[in-house]
Amino acid sequence: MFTLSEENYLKAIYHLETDSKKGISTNAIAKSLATKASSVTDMIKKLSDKKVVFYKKYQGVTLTELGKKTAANIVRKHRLWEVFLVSKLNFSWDEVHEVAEQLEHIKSAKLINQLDALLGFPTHDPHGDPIPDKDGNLNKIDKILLSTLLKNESGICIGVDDSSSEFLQFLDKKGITLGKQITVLEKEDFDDSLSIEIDGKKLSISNKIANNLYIKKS
Amino acid sequence: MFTLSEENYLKAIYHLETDSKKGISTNAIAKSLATKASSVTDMIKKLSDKKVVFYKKYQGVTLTELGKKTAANIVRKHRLWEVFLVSKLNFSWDEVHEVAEQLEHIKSAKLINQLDALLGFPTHDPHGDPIPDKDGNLNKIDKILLSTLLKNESGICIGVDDSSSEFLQFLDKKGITLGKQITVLEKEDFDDSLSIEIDGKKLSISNKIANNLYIKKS
DNA sequence: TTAATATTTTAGACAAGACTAAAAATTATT
DNA sequence: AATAATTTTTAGTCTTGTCTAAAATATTAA
Repeated sequence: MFTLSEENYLKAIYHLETDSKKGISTNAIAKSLATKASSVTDMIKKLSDKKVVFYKKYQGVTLTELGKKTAANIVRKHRLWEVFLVSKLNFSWDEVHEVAEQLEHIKSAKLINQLDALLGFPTHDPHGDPIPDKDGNLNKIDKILLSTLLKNESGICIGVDDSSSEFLQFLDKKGITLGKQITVLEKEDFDDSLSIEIDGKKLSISNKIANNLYIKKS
Repeated sequence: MFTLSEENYLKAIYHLETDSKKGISTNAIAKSLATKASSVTDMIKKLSDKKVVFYKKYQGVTLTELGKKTAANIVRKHRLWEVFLVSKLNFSWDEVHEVAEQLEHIKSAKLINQLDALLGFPTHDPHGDPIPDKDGNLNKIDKILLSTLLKNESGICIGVDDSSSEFLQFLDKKGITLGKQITVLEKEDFDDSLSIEIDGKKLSISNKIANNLYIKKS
């Protein structure tokens, strides 16, 4: 069993590992958790004792298999709760993170499995990030930007890049929400704007918008 | 803002106050939280500094209005989460407590209000306990006078209306105390007196007594 | 009204987690 | 390679919440 602090460290290291592949530096962890390098050193020792990280002085940190699984499970919980907040409790995409940061630490396997079922076993959270499965494996079906879809291709809206409330409100106004099917009717060469179909209606979308919307091909 | 520990102390005092009305002893709190009296003394000082309890050395503790509201809000969250677990996630009534103990500490007003709406604004949790409203007020409907019980109905003694010491001493002498199960065997029409069973013994009770004893139907 | 008993508070200690300042190790620069 | 700059670790301190043991206060009994 892990303390709240330990869980937050594991999650931070997990995220840092996904975009660096090398051992993670004490400083990088400190920065990502808004704490001090000395505090990180202290905690790393505890995590090492618990066999969730490999640690050698001055070398940087790597998650063990157990560590990866543990961290992925926290991320899984975080992202499932985000889906819950948006799809069941009418939270907007930019309000969910703070609350999910708390909910991710609730301990109950049954709770999470039942939540998963209630939500229809979602594969992505409202920001388009994939939800790890029970064993910590990530669904490799990558999210792509709407702007990379070709003419006549279609996909399902799974998230946003820019999650400012102006952008989200704009999407709401246009009727573009999570799970909606989008088909590209035309791509204009001169300004890279798109003509799309959503809910049977035709819409014109600027390139800026298309570069901020994540799609899962269908 | 309150720490997890502070919230648990507030909740414990809140529950103890509902069935004792007097100042709560350090020992009673320690017992209910499975901790030591000295730890309670320490925490009570902090809670007193934060204006949620009245505290005088060796006197016992009482919640302030602020303290009551804060505690009621935690209880509200606990009971709403219990309803959620049973009605949306197929938990059985005896599995919910442990998880609700964690969920009750999540901080987000919107979360709780939306959850309340999702559940259809329930008034009672799966154990039949009333859910405090947003202002911390309890629905008191389930507390009834012994005189309103019908023949062969039974309930648990939860309090008195007249709390004069003569009355309380009278009750003590008769063996009628908080928590005792009472069954109505007969109701006499001519003087509205009752024949009741308590602890396997048969007792005769005047209407005056029956009008001053609060019962929770069971 | 003392003496015995029970309760409550104080005093001192400890573990978790974090911080500052200084030392040690590594990396970069000349 | 030697020095400078950076990163990481150590050492010592602080806060929160807890504990044990002892002292202070209240309550009960003789």
